[in-house]
Amino acid sequence: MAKKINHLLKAKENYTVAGTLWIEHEGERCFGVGRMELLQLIGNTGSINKAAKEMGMSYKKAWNMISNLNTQWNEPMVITQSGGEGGGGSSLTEAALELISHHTAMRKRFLHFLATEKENLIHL
Amino acid sequence: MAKKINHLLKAKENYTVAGTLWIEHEGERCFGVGRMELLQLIGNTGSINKAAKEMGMSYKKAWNMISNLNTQWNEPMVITQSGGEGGGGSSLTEAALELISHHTAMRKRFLHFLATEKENLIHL
DNA sequence: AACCGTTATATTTTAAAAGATATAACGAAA
DNA sequence: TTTCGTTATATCTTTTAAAATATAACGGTT
Repeated sequence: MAKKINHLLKAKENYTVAGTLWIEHEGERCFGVGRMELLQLIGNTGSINKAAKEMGMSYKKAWNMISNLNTQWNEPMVITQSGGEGGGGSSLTEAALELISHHTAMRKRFLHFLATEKENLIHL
Repeated sequence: MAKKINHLLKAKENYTVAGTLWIEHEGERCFGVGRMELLQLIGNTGSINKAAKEMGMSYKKAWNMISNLNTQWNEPMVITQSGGEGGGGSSLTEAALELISHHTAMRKRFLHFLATEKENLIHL
């Protein structure tokens, strides 16, 4: 068992172990919680524009993110249509749903890892 | 077993799962790889100044980091002396060594987690 | 007392990221 | 052909973060 470092903590309720997790392709991030949330909102709203607004993000930034997504993976993640009924819109591909599913599972395992590490730190 | 998403990858050698890990106190970071490395260099060099230079970091930023460290934990991590032989210097406390040790172990477990997640992604 | 390299701190400058704004193209529907 | 809200893109402005610069205090040594 690792050594206790309990005495270093001021009030153990106030400490936590946190982190972020992402997938890289050739050294640059190609999927994390940000893209994850954006994809989900595009799926829900059917629009990059609405999704970006709901995230409090500029359309430009959102567009850049999904533009990257579509090139960093072997299959496009978002299908866009400019013009048409309602002005157009966007939808997720099957690949996007698979990626979301994978990342959700991975994130769940990560949160579990963080929780056990918090226990290690605090030693209840 | 989770579903394979292999077909989403361009060339699986180029993908990896990455992340960062840190300890928070009252919602703000109080220890991660940055502080870790800085502490180790202070231990090696005996000087905040030299440690900062070796990291390519400004002295000011380094000083802020260790200043935070000393308040966010129950015990100070760095003892500083301004003036004296050699102009002064800094050294690590026992608490700092314990924190480094704990974080090293935690990071090792995290790297293992990342490696298995990479396997999950790539499905060799 | 003068010197040294460090800690400690404030101020200014620079660089990067983010945000705001503007505009054209799109294509179904009315 | 006009309308609609969206995609797509460029440019300008603002904000934020980082870096650079400057200066004083410190306290053993010489």
